[in-house]
Amino acid sequence: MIEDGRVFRDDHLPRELQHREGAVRELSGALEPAIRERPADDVLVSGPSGVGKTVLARHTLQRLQQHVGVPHAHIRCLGETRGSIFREALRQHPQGRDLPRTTPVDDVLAELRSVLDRPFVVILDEADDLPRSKVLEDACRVFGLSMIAISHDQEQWLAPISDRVRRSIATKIQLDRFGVDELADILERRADIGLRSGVVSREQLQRIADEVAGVARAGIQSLRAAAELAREREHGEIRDVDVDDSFERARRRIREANLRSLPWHHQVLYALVHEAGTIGAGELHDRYDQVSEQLYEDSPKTPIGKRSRRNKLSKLRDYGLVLDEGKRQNRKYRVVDEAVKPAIEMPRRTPY
DNA sequence: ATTCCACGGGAATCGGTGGCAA
DNA sequence: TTGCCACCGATTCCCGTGGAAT
Repeated sequence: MIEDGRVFRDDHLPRELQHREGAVRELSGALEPAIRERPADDVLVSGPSGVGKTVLARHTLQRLQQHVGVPHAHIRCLGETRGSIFREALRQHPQGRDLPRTTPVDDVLAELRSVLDRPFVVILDEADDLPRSKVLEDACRVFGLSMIAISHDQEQWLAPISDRVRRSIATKIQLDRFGVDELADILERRADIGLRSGVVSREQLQRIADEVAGVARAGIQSLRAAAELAREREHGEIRDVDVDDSFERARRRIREANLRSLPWHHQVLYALVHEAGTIGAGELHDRYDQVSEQLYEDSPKTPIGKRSRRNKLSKLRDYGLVLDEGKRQNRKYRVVDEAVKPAIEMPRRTPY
């Protein structure tokens, strides 16, 4: 059924970006100085999750690369700090190297300056909660370094940034969800390459595109899930029932990957919320205190305080794993999908 | 009206580690 | 090698805010 699984991977780069021609042109224009050894413009790419912001940046850089090599780095900023971002940029630079995390940030910037003999483009992916005013100001101090920042909300992202730095972001590109026909075109292309021919109909692709509301990542994962389900069920081709069941599997897979990427404390809190079903903040803290001693005893980590737990919980929310409803004392936490199992096992509740 | 308390921003503090001088 | 310092990043501490409970 699946002949080439690569086209369903999140990091797959299609040779041509369908229905994004305008955005590719605009971004190319902003980066174009780099092929003439001039610093490129800074760019902000915004839009909802899964509509191809990262793919746009990588694809455009790759196209530019065909003319003349433009060194670039790709950094996922979620949870990163000012220092870690510039160290990572340096690490990914062709002449760069690893610096220890105790290196003063100013030294990292100095090293970047000394290494950059030509333009260097850094994709700041998932840059929503980046310490952005600092990072951008630092970046402005490195001649030849330019940024493609990727965020969900353009206005919100720009809000805390000083006018001076804001002016350096000359290009702002807004991507929106694809139309149903547009996304169906994209899925059709993936099916042509990735699936045995004729196993999925245009109507089914439209159905997927519609169900995921034009979010390409979700559509592509659903198509893949539908193909897997068809194979498991020994259907010769994808049937409508496989499509029906594909969405849940695709969503769950994205969430499971998110959960796995988080560190230990987050796993503990997720497990607690998962165990409870729905739980108020006070009760959650009590339960944490109950289980923490046992849970952390053969871990090098120590239990964290309430304030840190709140930070972890809001990260779980950002990752689409936990919902918080209600305000203040009325707040209730619950997991988005019960079927996404926690990675760690809870000690049994102590009997009363 | 008053008290309670979770939230979340920001400052202070702590622990770990590389670099350096002795 | 050892001891100290500078620094980062993680966590805690502090506190203003505002909705809920009394």
